[in-house]
Amino acid sequence: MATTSRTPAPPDRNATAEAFLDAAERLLVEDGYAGVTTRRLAAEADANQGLVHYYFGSIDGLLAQVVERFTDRLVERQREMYGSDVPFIEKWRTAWRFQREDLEAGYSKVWMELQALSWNRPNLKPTVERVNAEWRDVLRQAFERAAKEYGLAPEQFPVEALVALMMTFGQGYAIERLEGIDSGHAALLDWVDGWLEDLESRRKR
Amino acid sequence: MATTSRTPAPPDRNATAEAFLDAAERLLVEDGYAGVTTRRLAAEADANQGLVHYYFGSIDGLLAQVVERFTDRLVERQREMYGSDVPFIEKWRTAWRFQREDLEAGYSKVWMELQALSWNRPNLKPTVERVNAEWRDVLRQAFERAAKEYGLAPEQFPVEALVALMMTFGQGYAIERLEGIDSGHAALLDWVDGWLEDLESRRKR
DNA sequence: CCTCCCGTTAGTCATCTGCCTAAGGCGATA
DNA sequence: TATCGCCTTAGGCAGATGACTAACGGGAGG
Repeated sequence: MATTSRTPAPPDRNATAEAFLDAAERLLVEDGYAGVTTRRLAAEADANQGLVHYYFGSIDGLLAQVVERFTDRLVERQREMYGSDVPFIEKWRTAWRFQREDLEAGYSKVWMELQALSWNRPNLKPTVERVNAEWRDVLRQAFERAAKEYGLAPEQFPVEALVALMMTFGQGYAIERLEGIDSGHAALLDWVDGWLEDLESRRKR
Repeated sequence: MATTSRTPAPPDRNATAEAFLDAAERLLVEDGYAGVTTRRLAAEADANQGLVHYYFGSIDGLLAQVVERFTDRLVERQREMYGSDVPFIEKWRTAWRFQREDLEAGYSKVWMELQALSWNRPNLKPTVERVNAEWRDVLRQAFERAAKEYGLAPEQFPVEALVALMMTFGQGYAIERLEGIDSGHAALLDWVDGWLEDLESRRKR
């Protein structure tokens, strides 16, 4: 009972606890959330399985912290990138460089697994919703700034709709790539890039 | 329930096997793929758990058949709908009616769970890829037809890119809705609908 | 009528699962 | 040196899981 009261704050800089969270991410990449068990976690983190209970109370508690840590990092990077003071086209390209890097590094897999997990764990849903809202907000601000930058009227550039399009497209893109599918992706991104380039050159004139 | 087919028809050797596949889909909706176990399947199908081995060899074998049956139905409906001889705008609206119905009926959940499963089951990947390719093909044909219908040049209507956009957007939309998110969806769909309506009225003139 | 055989049943098996705990160690402090 | 409290360990528990099988029953065909 007393040993389980570890839930609130993240164990400050505890190397072992961090090792468990890292191990969980690795297992998510390699085997999906169904492969995250106490014993496999312990093996992967090179620690004792009893520590899952000691640090996180339960597997679910551990996964909840994985979600928190992962999404915090994700949103922070996103916010910093889109908030920077460079032309929109540059942000756009950086965003897609991130996407590709994340796919290669397995981060996209982690994030998709965590989302899939949240479909069946109501306690994780609020965090996923929060991340979506924050991400959307960052995007909305960037798009509004871009609209000004390029002098686009709301009619030809309905920000709310385009943010929704961008959000859903990003998710769908990650899924398809995870499934080994990339048909048309290059064509689509090139098309958008050309469109942005056009706007950018017009802006400079 | 044990006395299922009271009909004078033959025992229909598939009835029990079908019941297992149905049960699996229900479990996917309610608890995700991690909740599909032999015992829960048996309870849900009101049958004996030994039959999983008898009919499908293993849980994986059963899930593989769930994927096959489900995707066959999905693609068949999609093909029929987009192949019909009505204005594109009507197909578009029907497609989104399907989306909403599927979300409500849980079919979207089933499909997303099966995809999430495929991320970690290499044997299921080919089927998912095949479905994606077939779906994309249906869409491509419909879009090409729409381009002719509305007299759009390839430059302002790059089919390959738009098919990719449509595919990924569809996936992302389903995910967000599954996670209880729908910000901007209506605005986006209304925007597209207005655009199509414009094209449609111009076509009639 | 009898026989055969498919579908079904109950039950077993080894293994794995999450959760929990008593006991030990180890470093910092007094 | 002795004490204290945080980490860590090995181990155990009850329950669940996937795979499998011997045995049965009832309908179809002889």
